[in-house]
Amino acid sequence: MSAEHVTTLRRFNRYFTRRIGVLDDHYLGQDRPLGEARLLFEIGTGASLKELRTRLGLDAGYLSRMVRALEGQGLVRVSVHPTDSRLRLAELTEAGRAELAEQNRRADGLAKGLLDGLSEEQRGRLTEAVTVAERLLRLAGVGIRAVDTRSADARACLAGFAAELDERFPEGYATADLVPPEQIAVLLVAYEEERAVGCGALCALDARTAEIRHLWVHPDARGLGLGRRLLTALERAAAGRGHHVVRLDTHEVLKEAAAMYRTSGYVEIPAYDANAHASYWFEKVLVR
Amino acid sequence: MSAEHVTTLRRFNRYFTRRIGVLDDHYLGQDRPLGEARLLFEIGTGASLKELRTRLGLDAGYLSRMVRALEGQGLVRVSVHPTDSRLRLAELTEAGRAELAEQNRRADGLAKGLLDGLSEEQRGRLTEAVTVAERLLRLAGVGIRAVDTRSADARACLAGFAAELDERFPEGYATADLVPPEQIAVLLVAYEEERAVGCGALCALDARTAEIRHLWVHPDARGLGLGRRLLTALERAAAGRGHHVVRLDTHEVLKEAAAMYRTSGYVEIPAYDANAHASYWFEKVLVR
DNA sequence: GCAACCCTTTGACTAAAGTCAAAGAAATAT
DNA sequence: ATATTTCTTTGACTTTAGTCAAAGGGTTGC
Repeated sequence: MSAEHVTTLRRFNRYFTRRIGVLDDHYLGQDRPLGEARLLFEIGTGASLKELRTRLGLDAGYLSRMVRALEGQGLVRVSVHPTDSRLRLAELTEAGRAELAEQNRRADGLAKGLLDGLSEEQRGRLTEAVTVAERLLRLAGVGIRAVDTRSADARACLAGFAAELDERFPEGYATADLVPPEQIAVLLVAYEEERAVGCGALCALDARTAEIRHLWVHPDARGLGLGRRLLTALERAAAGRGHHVVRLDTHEVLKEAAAMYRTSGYVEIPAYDANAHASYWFEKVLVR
Repeated sequence: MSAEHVTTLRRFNRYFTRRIGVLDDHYLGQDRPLGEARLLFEIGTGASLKELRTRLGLDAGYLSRMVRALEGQGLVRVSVHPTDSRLRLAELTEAGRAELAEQNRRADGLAKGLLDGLSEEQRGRLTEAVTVAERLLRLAGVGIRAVDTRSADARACLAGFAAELDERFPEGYATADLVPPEQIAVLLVAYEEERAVGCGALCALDARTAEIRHLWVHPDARGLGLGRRLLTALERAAAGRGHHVVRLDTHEVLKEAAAMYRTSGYVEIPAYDANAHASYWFEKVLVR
C-alpha cells in the first residue's frame, strides 16, 4: 500500500476532528458532561442498559450511576424489561426528548454554519465526497467469516433473507424453503463491527460443481459493494474445496442480483434444478 | 440550503469520529494521558507555552503543570524566550522525539489497518474523496474581510506577495514596487481560522474604472479556489463603489493567474499603463 | 431443583481534566 | 518611575471519567 493513502487519511483525520469536532456532543450538551450528553443521545427512542453498555463501551457500574443521574434530573425513565426482568429499559421523558431536540438543533445550526461559506454547487460536491468516503470506510470495516450454520448470527441472516424474499416474491417465501443446514458446506457471514450484515451459503452439488445460495445483504449495508465481496469470497471457498464450477439461480424480481452476477462473470445456463423460486440460472467456471 | 447537506455532513461526522476516533492520540499515547499525548504532539518542533495554550485551549495553570510533568519524564526541555523573558519555550528532547515518532508509527499502522480491507482502486477513490472534502471544508472556513492597509495582517500578506514575485520574476520584485498604501481604496484579506492566507487590493483609476492589484494566495492555501473568491469579492467592492469596469495586469510567468482571469470573464486589452512587471492587461465590464 | 450464568446495583477507590485566584517576574504604556 | 499589563507558576479545589469487586435478584441448562 502506498504511503500516500495513509498520509492523506491521517491528514484528513487531523483536520476533520479539529475542525468538525465542534459538532461534537461536547459543545452540544450545553452544561452537561460529555458522557451524559452522549448517553442521552444513545438512549434516543429507548434502549436496554445492556445495549447502551456495549454501544458506548462503558463499565456497568459507571453506566448504572449515569442513568440514575439522568433519571434524577427528570430526563430519563427506567423500567424493567417485560419478558426478562434482569434487564432494565431506559427511555427519554418529555423533558429528555426536548433536550435531545435542542441538541439536534444546535448541531444542525453548526453544520449549516460550516456549509454556508460554500456555493450550492460546492455543497453538492462536499456531500458527494463525504458520502463516497463513508461508503468506502464502512466497506473497509467489514470482515467476512465462515460461521457455524446453527449460530445465532447465521440464523438471523437466513431469517432476514427469508423475510425479505417473502415480501418481494409474488408467490411468497417460507422459512422451509431455505436449504437445510446440513446441506450447507460453507456459510459465510459479513460482519460490520461485530454486527452480522449479510451472508451467503455454499452447497456441494457434486465434486466438480458447487452451488451458491442465500446470498443476502442487510438493507442497512447495501450500496457498499458487499454482495460482490461475499460472492467473491464464496467463489474462493468453492475453489479451495476443489470445485471447478459454481452455479446459482435467481428470481426475476431480483434485477440487481442478476445484473451483479452477469458483471461478475456468470453466464446464463438452462435450469439445473426445479427451484420454484428461480427464474434464471447462472454458472461461472473457476478452473478449466 | 437543503437539509440534505446538513444531514449528510452530520451523519458522516458521527460515523467518522466513532470509527476513526481510533486514530486519535488516545490510542496512540500508549499509557500516556490524552492531554499529555496531545501536548507532546503539539510541541513538535518547539513552541512557546503561550502558543500551546491558545492552540490547545488550555488553562494556564493546567498547561504549566503538564509541561512540568513531561519535563520530569525527560521528554521536554523548557527554556526562556531569548528576547521576551516572560515567555517560556518548550521543545522535545531526544526521548520526546522518539516517543512522538513511535506515536506516528502507531497511527500509520492503524490507518493502514483501516485501509487494508480495500482494493488498491478503492483506496484511491477514498483518498480522492477525502481530499476533495478537506479542500471544500477548508474553503468553507475562509472568510474575506476588508482591513486597514497598515495592519499587521495586511503588511504580512503584501510582504509575502512581494517575496514570491521576487523569486518568480526573472527581473525580481522589490517591496518598493508595491502600490503605496494611500493609493489602495480597499484591501481585502482572506482569513483561514484567523490566519491571513491571501489578499487583494482595489485602487481607483478614475470614477468609472478601478484596478485590482496584488492578488495573492499563501502557498498553504492554494488549490482551494481562494484566488477566484478574492477576485469576485474585489469586483463586488468595485461595483459597490460605483465603478463600471475593473482592470488588472499580470506577468507572463504567472500562467495560472492569466488563465483564472480569462475564465472569470476578463478579456485582454492593450497596455493601460507602463508597469514594468506586466506582460498582459485585462479588463472586465461590471456594469454597462 | 439447583448450579451456573446474566444483568444490574452499590461501595470504595483512582486518575485525569479542569477551574479559580493569588502572586511573582518581566515588559509596556503613560 | 510608576502603573498597568502580560505570562507563568503555585496552591487548593471540583468535576468527570473510569475501574474493580462484591452482592443480589433473575434466567437458563441440565
